[in-house]
Amino acid sequence: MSASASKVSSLSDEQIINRWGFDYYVFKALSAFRDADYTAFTHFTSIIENLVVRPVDGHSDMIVKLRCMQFLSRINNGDKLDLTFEEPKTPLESAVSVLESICRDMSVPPREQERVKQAIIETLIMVCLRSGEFTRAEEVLLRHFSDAEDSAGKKKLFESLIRRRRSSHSVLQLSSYADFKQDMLDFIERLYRVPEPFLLQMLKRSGHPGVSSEPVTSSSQDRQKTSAAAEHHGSVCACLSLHSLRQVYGVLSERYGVSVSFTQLQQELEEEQEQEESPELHLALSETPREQPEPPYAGMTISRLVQEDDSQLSTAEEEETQISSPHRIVIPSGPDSDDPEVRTPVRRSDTHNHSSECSPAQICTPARHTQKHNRIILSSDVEPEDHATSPPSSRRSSRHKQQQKSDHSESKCVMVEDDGGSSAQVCSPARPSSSSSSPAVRRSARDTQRQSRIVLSSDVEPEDHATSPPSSRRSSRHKQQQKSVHSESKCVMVEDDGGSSAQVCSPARPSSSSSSPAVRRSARDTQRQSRCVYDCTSSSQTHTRVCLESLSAVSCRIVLSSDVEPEDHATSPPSSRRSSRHKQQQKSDHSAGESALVSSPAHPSSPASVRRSDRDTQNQSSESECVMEVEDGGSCVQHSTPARPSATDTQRHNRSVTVSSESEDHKSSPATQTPRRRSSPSSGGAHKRRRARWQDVSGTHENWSDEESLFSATSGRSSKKYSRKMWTVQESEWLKEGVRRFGAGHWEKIRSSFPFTGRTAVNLKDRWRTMLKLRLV
DNA sequence: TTAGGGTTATCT
DNA sequence: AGATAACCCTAA
Repeated sequence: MSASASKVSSLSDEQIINRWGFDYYVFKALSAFRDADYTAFTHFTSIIENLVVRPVDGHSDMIVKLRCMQFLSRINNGDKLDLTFEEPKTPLESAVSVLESICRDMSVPPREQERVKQAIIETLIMVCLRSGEFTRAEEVLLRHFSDAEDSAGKKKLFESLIRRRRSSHSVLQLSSYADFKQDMLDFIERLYRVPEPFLLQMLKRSGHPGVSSEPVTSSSQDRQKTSAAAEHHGSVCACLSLHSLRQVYGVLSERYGVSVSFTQLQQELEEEQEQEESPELHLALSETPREQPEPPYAGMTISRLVQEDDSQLSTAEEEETQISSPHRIVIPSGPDSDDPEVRTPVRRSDTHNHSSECSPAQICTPARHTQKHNRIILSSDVEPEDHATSPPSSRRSSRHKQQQKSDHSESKCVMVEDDGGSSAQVCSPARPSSSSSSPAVRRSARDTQRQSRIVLSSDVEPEDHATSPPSSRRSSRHKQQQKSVHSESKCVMVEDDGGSSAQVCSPARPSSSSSSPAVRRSARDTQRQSRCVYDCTSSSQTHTRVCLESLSAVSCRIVLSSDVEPEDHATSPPSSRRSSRHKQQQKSDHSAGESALVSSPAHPSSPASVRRSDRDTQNQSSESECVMEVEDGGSCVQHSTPARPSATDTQRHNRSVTVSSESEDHKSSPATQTPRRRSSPSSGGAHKRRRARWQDVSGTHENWSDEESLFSATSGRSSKKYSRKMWTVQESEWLKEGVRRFGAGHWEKIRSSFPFTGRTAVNLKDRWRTMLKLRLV
């Protein structure tokens, strides 16, 4: 327990809250997908992508969720052959890879696995046929198509279509890509039912109107009760062991100036209980800190306190804890609850045997930290009446679930659950270290992430795209790019092929004035590092059902960022870096444009274009600091671009950006982070990957490289001997986290503990070696 | 599986 | 051409 406790204690507020956010957005992403609102889905996955770069309290089910998101993102973009999530693969082939990972992790029945895989392959073949990619269709057919008898007929049909170069056939028309998507979603949902996120529960509890989520665990009546009590603050319950509670009490009492000892309080409570049934006891009885200004820490902080307390338990206490049944502490802080109340538990019944290892504590924490009074309720497993807005049964079941979870997960911890029964777990990830992303990293992230970010998203779904040949699309994009290159305007114009366009004035600008060194350095933009992600979307298009042909929805995202360069940076590195920077500066000096005009074609469906043709990207990239991503229907990846304009912009390509045509270029500004970011080049084929990655050399901060983003597709494929797949910031973060948890050398273990795709243990080892070399760790 | 040296692909 | 991140090969 102590181990777990310490893990828990090491969680930062950011990790916990990010976890809540993560759960929430995963939930929302799935809902959006279910509603066929793929634009929203990509937005959510984009948020998730960004979120996981930050320190997050991760535990086992986080990986499952990430896998699901990866899978669905690939499915969502599966009809865009030019997109790639993993180098040589089409999105659907990547989906198969992810499917395999999912099946490994979750023990999916072989039949189901086979069925899903077959569905994906068939769809892929149909997508290839529809777009006239017969060679690729044949390739897929030969390589992946099931030899099972029942699919023999289809195989023949496909072979025939390929042979005859037929891209239209009743079979192809009958199958709808949208249906396929929903089928895949069904598969995911059958496999893993995402529980109602903690944040949503909190909101529900707070009585917020209009909140309804599927898994409604509590009755409306209950909810009303709850809301009345919580008054918009919501409350969370978590399992706490008695000793933990004691510790929390100690902290709180100290803070509030309560002189009554815990033991004393307990006695009072017991007496009180004897006298009346109501298990609630007001701390006020003993002494209440009513008027004391409340520290801004309610909910989360409290939970953290608990965690910390846990961590501090002595062995004896731990034993005690184990023996004693868990108690529940409810700290709803509602305005109404002026005084902290403590309820003594009625003896806890069984609660959890499971929990023995974790000695779970239930804490109800107020949603808001600003609340003034906290009420502490100690209860046995039996839930106190008030608490409970939710019927006992439901609660129990939820708890049960939690227990199950805890059993499965490695978390040792503190569980937070709301009355409604759904629960959020705040656990220290099994992995001890998960919690702590390396300080350095965090720090760096922080530094680098000061940038403000604005996201506008618009999705335009041009119908023609699908039909129009890639080449044409490409050319149009090309033109646009050229435009952008030439224009020095400060606005970024995003336009989709369909003609709709959005202009973005570089926002950043607030900081433009600020003279961060980086900024200064940055080439064209002297502006500072604010980072804006701009998405132009045709607003009206939410909830659009995307059909195969209309999948072309595009979301353009422009990221304007100015990089603040960490100082270490400057100091640190390698001369080479310095020199490169120097060059960049020079370039920047030369560059006149503060902004770039980028027109990105929405071109959704045309993948090829997406792949950023080298030239396009090159030109553009050089121009602005802004990164614009255009994604088809898809997932958006965000790239933070360092302010610095890319030095050699032309040469740099963001591979990841694949999706975004011109925008990518922008991103290219690499820079500072990795000492030299190179994207791969272009030289040869348009398809080579390019990527711009910015990593802080000093290790201070890293940004995502687009291509590797979890959910977004990236660049085109390179046909070379091996494609050089640059490491994304996220992957590097996982690696760091893995090393923290398991230690260097346990590459295979680390690899299997994070959703790496296309990385071998050796790759991890090599990357670690590189990171060490670069002092990124 | 991992460690470590060699090779390749890119970028400057 | 030099530098270097990513990748490959192989011994242990």
